[in-house]
Amino acid sequence: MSENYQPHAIEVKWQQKWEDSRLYRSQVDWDKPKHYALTMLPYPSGDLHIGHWFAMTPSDARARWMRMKGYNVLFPMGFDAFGLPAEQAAISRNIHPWKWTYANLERMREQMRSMGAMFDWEREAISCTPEYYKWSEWFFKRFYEHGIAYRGSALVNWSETLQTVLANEQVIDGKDERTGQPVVHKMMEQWFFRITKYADELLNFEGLDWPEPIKIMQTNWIGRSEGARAAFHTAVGNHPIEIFTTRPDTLWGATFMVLAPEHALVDVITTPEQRASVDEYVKETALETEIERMLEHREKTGVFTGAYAINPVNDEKIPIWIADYVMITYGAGAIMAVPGHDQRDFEFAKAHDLPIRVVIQPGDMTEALTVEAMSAAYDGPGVMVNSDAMDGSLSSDAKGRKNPAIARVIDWLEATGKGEEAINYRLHDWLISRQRYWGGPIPMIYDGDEIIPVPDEDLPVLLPEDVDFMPTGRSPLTYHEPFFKVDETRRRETDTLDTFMCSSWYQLRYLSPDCDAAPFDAEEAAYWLPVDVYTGGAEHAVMHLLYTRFFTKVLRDLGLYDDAVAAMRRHGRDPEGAFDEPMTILRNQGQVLGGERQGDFVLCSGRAVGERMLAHRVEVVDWNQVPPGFDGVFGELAHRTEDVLHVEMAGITQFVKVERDAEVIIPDIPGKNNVNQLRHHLEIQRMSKSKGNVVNPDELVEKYGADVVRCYLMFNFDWQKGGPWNENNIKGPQGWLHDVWDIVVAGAPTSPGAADAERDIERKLHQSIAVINRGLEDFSFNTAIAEQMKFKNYLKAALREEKIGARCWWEIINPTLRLLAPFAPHIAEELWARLGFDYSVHTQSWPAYDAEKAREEQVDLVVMINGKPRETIPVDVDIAKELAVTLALESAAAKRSLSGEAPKRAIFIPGRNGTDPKVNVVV
RNA sequence: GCCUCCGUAGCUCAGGGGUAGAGCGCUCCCUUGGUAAGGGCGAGGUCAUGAGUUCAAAUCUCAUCGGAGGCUCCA
Repeated sequence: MSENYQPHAIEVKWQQKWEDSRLYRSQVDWDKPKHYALTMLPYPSGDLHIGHWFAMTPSDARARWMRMKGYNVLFPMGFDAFGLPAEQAAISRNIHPWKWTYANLERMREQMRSMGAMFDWEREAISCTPEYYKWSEWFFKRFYEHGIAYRGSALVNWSETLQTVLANEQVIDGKDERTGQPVVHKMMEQWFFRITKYADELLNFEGLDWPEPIKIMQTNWIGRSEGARAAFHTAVGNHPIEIFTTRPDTLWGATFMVLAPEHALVDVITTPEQRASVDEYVKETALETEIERMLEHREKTGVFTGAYAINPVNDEKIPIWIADYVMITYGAGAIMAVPGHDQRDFEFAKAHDLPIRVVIQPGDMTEALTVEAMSAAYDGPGVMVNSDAMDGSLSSDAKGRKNPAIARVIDWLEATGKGEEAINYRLHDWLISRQRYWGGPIPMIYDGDEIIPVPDEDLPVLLPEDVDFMPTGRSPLTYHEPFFKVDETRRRETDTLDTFMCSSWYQLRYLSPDCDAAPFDAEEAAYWLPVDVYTGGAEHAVMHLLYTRFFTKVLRDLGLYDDAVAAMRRHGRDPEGAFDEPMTILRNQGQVLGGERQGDFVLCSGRAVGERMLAHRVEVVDWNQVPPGFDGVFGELAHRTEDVLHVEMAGITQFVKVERDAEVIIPDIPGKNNVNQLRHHLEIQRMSKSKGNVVNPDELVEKYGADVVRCYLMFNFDWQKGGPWNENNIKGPQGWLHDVWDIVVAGAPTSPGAADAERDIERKLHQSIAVINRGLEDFSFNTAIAEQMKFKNYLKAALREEKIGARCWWEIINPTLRLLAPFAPHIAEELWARLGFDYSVHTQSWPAYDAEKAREEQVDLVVMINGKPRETIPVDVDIAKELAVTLALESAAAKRSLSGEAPKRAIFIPGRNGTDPKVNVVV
């Protein structure tokens, strides 16, 4: 017998050989079609985890498949290496961010090599290197010159924990998305990117093959709404209050106004009598977190300012209130309240006894809407009433100008100068400055009030290395005088760039990571762009994925792709649309979750103290092995908090407090045990160190080999969904690869083979090729591998029955290894070499699907009686309708049910793509 | 509350108007000189529930129940 499959021996060998022979070097070749496959670059946090493997290895398999199909494939990798964790490591462990980052990065790069992926490491880009961030700075300057980057004052999110401002996209439910700590609103002067200028274009996903949820999330985030803007003047003094409304047709129903408590005019317009209560309310809301404020079904609180506004459409004097249900961050931070037709305003009016007026009368109701009878605001269609000249206008369900009443009112507002059509976005400009050290410097200098960009020839502004990390929480740059002090009057910007800016263009840097004349080489860009397939997590939907689209569009409008466009033309390719979007196809992988784990079955002895037991002895035993007469607490350890055990038996939880010096016996763990070593029940949930359900890929590779781990990850999950880890299932892919190994190293059989079996295995091979192709195309890696297993099973059975001859064996094994190559690159390469084929299997062509060879010849004609299958008759694959019906009617089943009568109908269903032909006899 | 996706074998998932499928797991048998293994045989499903359309529904339609994700005082 031949030797066994020993993954480690071959994997390291081939990884070295691939590297030495530069097998994965990708270079521009205008004679070949290109394919730019990209997976989101990792942050160098320390160790590669199973999620990285899950994200990267299936993408690698697909990239390899594309390469074998004849594409010139670019599949680069790099690191998103700026960010707070490095700085926190510096503060807490006194390691410089450079050192911490580089150590992690080198470690992760080594771990990534063990994947056997086809990354072209010669194109690696690392965002924290001066060679990289020079161009992040350079882009910032170009943006500044064209008014895309600007310094402005705005209410921003300040994180006390992180001591920096954050972009809106990084704040979820009022909390920082990374640490989950609350943020506060602060008025600050910061650097912004004018992403709102691109809001409408970003809403257009034409030509993008992206997951629907991502498009929806971006659309929601941008939050476009059409309506009108109008100014309400105060009755006393001249303080116009800007409002935005999507319902200008209800302007005549405005019976009061509401300002957000943070609104700048609150202080100005409040009357002395109301001053105390207004101040009190403003103070209260300032203390509320965003979360509290956004709770549903909250009581509508608010206070009167004492001031009045004049409704511009009917000169009515209406009171101005402040209330926390109006958000300073949305629209103008002030609203006209129309309680008759807006539920929130209705609730507020009811709570504070404010007048309600009907200005839209539902047309189809027999009884007219009256304020007295209303129990809720009416927001349906109808006819405008109580609205002077606009009365009678039809207000439909439609939004914006599509609604005739709204269109008419907008026209009237514009004609009379009382207001204008307006579009409001939820999206705000992108706040890109951070009060942190470990980020790309912003290349700006302040001279008094004047802002002076650093000249291009002085880029990059280097991050100083000799900085002190003081526990003040402040960026070391703010007290590093050599850095910020340019001269006596000029001071350098000490804020740094949001790391999302660096990752907004990394797909361009891969094109030419060593280029020092430009951020990217035009010729390379012309050939490779855009990214054809982008894979990564869905959590970046409104951050990275929105930012990078914005970035691409800005670069295009600034003419930064002009050279690339010219190069495309030179090479006879159409540049139309090539630089509008960064990534054509986007797919999100799901998440590998921690598997479910049974808790230890424990026997606790001790004495009862009130409701719970105070235990002096806890023993772990085999499941349900309770000694007769045991009178303590026993059951599964469901949960543990410190030394309190939650022991569950038959759905009842009992609490056991374990004494400090109690005896803990865990048979599987030798030596003296303690309460912390008890294993509690684990639900299926995200992997995290604190939950103790993390899977270490290095250990898996050590145990099973990289190929098995790759295949397990592709096979055991629906890639786009993810799911719970179950190491037991790794035996499937392991057995498969072992079998393939055995089949190949056993060599060609000596038996002569049987023609029909050989024809059959050839047919099965081609049927499998079709399924595998579809699986890879659709990112259904699991079905592609299941199909390969299935084919292996057929082949194995045929070989065992000695029905395959030597010639057929060679004809089958060769494509089998090529089909295997993208999934398990090492074993495929090893077996390929052992059979004496030319290096490398990865540069071979992908087996072509031959429909003729895949075609079945004999099939079963299914005879159905009233839709129920009753009998099968073997027939030719392309049996004609007449013959099929005749055969069916002559079948025993048909004769039995017809018993001499004529059938009502006989319906012939020809077999197509693999299904058998059928005849349904209706009796 | 709204939007999107999803309920198929014990598990993970394919399929999808026309005979209910794969891998793993499981039962039983064989092997014990491939051995933290190998081989063989087999069992397992009212395709979430209810109604409708159809000669025929797991598949299409509607409703209900259950799950996952996203949005949510958006003026």
